[in-house]
Amino acid sequence: MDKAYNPKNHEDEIYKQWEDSDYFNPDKLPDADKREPYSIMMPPPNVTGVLHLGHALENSIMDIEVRYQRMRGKRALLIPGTDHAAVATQARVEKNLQAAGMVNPRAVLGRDGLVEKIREYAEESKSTILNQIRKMGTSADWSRLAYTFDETRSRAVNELFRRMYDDGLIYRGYRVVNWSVKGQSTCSDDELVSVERPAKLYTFKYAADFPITISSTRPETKLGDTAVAVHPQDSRYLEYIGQKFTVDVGAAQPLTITIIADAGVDPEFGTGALGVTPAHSAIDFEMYQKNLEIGIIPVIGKDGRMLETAGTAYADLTVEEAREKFVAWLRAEGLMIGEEEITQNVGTSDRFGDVVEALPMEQWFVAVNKEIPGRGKTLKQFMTEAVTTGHNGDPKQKVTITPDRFADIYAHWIENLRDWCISRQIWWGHRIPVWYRGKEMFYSETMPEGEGWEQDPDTLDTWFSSAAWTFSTLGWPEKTKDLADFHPSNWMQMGHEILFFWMARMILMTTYALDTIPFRDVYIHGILRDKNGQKFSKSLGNGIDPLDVIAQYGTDALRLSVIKGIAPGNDARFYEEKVADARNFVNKLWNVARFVLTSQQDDLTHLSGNSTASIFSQSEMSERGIGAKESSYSIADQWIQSRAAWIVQEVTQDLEKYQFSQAAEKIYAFLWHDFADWYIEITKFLPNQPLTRKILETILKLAHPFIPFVTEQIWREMGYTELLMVADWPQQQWKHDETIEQQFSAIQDMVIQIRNLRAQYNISYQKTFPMIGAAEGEAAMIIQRLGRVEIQPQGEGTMHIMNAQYNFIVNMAELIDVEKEQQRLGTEIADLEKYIASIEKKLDNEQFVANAPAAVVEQEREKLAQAQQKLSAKQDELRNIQV
RNA sequence: GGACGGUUAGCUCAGUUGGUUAGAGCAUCUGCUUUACACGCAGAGGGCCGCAGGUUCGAGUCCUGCACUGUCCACCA
Repeated sequence: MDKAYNPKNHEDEIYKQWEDSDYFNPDKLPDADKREPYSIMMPPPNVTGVLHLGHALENSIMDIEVRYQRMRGKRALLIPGTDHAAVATQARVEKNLQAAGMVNPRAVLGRDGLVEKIREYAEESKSTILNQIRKMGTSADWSRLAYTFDETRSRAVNELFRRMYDDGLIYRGYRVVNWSVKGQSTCSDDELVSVERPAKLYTFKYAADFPITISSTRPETKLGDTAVAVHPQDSRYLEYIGQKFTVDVGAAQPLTITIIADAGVDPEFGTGALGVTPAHSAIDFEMYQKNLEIGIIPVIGKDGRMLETAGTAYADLTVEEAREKFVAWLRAEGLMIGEEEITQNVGTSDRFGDVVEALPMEQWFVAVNKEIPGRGKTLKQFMTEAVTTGHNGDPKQKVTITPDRFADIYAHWIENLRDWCISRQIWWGHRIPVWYRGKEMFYSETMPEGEGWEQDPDTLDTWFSSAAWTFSTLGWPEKTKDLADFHPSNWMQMGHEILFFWMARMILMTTYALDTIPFRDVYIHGILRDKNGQKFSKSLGNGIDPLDVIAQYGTDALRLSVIKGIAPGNDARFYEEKVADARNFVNKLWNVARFVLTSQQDDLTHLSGNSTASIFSQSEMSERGIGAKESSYSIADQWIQSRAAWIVQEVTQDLEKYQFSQAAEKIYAFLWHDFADWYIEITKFLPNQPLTRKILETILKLAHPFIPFVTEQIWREMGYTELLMVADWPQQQWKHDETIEQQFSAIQDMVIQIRNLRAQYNISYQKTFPMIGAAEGEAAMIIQRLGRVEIQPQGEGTMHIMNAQYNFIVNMAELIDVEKEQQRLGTEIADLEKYIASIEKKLDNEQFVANAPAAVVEQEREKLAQAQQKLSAKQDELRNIQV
């Protein structure tokens, strides 16, 4: 074995061995039929490039869980996969093409051409990502690899669409949606990122004779107003409700403004009256739906420019130009009443970055508030039930969220959920399986019979396919064996930022299509930030490539570093020192193993034999009546057994509760501070310990899910031919014994006392234990002196130790050559006194003080103070010796 | 505006139903060529657990208020 563990020499080879063993496939595990199924579906990374540290965290957590379950004897399945990530991928590729000089890729390449380009990019990205997942040591079943856009998954998507369409849950509707001008596509509500920006709030009237004043930050949209809404109890406006006014603001047609009442209007805000623009505001559109007679006039087009309806003066202007012009007109006409600088939140497109425009258009929606035929409930109810009472009120069908506070956040979000807009005007994704011919509309995955059919040009929201992930990966809609065995899945993990995007949609889709929950437990992890607490992002340039970290520190170190020091749901920071610490731990484990494996044949008895004899004679020991009893285990053995028993229990419990960080820290402390620092050191002087190998094996098993490579390698070095990966999780073969631990703790205290004594009297190791030279030898001495004590439950053993402690320290004191020390200190003190006297004499000399430079005098004073301090320290030391 | 976090050693963070003297890693300081490991060994220093109240025999932990900070949500035109 090498002196230091070098991950590069082992990782690739070990991963290959795991893959070759086929054990990643749960069906190939030993006695697979007898095992209880356990499944995790990997959150599929987007095929938009390469993996980042967040993925490293997810992979680590996921793999810890699946490796643990596999060792627990489960038929453990981790399905790997990737996500075609519709908008994100298309946006990325278009950006790349534009950077390469293609101004408008959609126009140049056409639909098929662009889709092909994106497909090429996605395939390349996919293979990069899958390799990275392998590099992370992820024990995923590659034979079940899935992709949201592959054939099986596409079939699932189409089937879901068909069923929901037939059930009337998917409908086509004319609505105001979020439109990204830059991306030329809709965005769902939760794909918006709200950005705060300064704006001007204009207060004005449509016309001089119009009775009500309104306010807006978007005056140009007022060219499409059809109503003014006021609160139904607002006395200022009561008389106008129901009246119609005709105003000419320069639009193509004079506007007919109806005064309507709406309880949603806040009478306290602004003028208490709201200009209603049904076509360019989601709220206004809702008012319009309640008062269809007011009409709707779109004035902004998909290109972000004003339409003809806005009037000849405004048509074709950008909204900004139109606003300027309209504001100028209002001022000129004397209609402008006030202008106020405010800050407002605007929604921007997550993927394209531009401020979205509210536009009315035909889109596809999933109705969340509509009763599902034959089920008596709405999708929203299903989504709520799954995390509260359990699906259909069955507590066994309940999704448990760790940490549980996210359940409340989720429930709150569901309450405010509106119909889900699922159509996108981009080309990369599952195309909507609906065909049109004139006014005919027909559901079909392939072109229907007959002439003149055209498929809907839109594609589906990428989350539509992600929503089916837990069962599409298992072959649904076919009734596969996998589906029967592995669904609902046991566990899912995700970052809190996609709780709504993804978890909510998975619950929606699974409860609807399979009448069951998608997973039993959800573990929410925080996001990794950089050393300064900032998010990792491309624009900040603070990204860290996991592969670089692996190259430098090894995969095990990376895995350990991302999960140590984190708590479920909380963000954590990632920095190099953490990885270095983890690497050190891996190396420590390696060296402990190296010692255990190489020292077995070594005979160290001569060391302990001689040194013991020099201090304690056999007769002396029996004289004091200590250590007469024989046991096959020393107290050190009994102690390490007890510690091991405790650690097995604790780590198991922590893993059951998804306390990964705590489990890792306990293993860390046990290996390093119990096993290596004490037990191993003691065995150097009390050899023939039968336990070292067994304890090491236990540690390897406990640590394997966290640091799979180094543990597997050591396992091989130990001579095992079967893989550690499929070894049994440690059984409880020892007993946790509080009494033993207290007694051993007393020994540890004793050793520390002796160390302190030694430091105080300045005694070297050589002086105390010429044959040993290691502090832990002292502990070995004590243990040996006690003999192999039979520990009494009443604590008799403790008594022995206390006796021994007393006697031992007395013996220590006897070892000190007091006279010699006194002599040495005596001369030192005498010298110091002389030195002090000479300085004092100098300072007493008036001529010196008067004539010498001030700095020199000060220097002398300092010297004197230092010497006096030193003297008093030496005197104290001498006094202590005499005691 | 609403909701939810965070505030514990110089730094980064643990601390599971309230319970001995509040922990870890890193950093700092001291001493070690000690044949498993300097990616190491042995020690040391460093904490009004954000502030103010309350409940309790007992509070880092529970309750109330406040401050600072972060995240998410929201149709104040």
